Amino acid sequence: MGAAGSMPSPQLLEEYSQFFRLLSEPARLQLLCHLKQGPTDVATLIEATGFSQSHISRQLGQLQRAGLVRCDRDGARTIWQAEGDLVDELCNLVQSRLKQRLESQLQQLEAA
Amino acid sequence: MGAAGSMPSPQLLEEYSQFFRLLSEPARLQLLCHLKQGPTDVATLIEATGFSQSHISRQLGQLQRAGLVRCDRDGARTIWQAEGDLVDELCNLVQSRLKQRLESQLQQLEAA
DNA sequence: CACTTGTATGACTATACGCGCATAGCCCCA
DNA sequence: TGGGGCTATGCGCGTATAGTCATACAAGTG
Repeated sequence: MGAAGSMPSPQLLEEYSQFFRLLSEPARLQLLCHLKQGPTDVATLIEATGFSQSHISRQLGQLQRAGLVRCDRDGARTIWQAEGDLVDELCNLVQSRLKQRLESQLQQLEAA
Repeated sequence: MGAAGSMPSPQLLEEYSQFFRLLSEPARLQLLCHLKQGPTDVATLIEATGFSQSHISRQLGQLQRAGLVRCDRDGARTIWQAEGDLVDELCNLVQSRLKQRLESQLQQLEAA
């Protein structure tokens, strides 16, 4: 998505959207945030989030296929951890945008 | 979503996810890309994308509420344009990640 | 080998949402 | 002021997917 003049191919748009779709679910973002605190086992995630075991398993599976988390087996347990900090960077960008928008809305109220 | 130790509030997670959901639809990304080329009227968007007028109207409405596009009226026509380059930055980050993953997969194939 | 614990998955429901069609609202112009 | 293009919206359909329950599977333990 260059400055101006290069339309991404439909395939690339599809890949972008699939990636963003992963982050479009609060449950997955929440899991990612927990894993960002450090490697965690599933029981802890269940307790922290209140989600069912099967739900967590599915969501982690999706995140794993996208390469956002990885898991190491500790016997029967599975220890999950976040991989890379792409999501942090994305969230930070979005956060700054949200902040910026609220500030401008605030100014508009003050000006009125 | 700081380095390690600060869990975002549920509300913030919800806002993040809502924002990412906007970008999780190829149609919306496509419209954003077109508008990045410069201000465009709806007829042009219809011709360029093949979407129905109602569909385009709805998607642009969502993008507008998020502050990603704005519109100026030219009589009865509406001229739309992208606002800010947040989406570019996000896509660039994702693209570099996708590239990186493909490269590592490639290396793994070569090593086998 | 049973038995317990921990994880992944098939079947299912409910809900959200992408789309298009038809139409109502809006704005300009003769 | 009525008529014709442009845009927004109510409605319906189909599909995708979040979330749960039950269950199969893996792995350690007596």
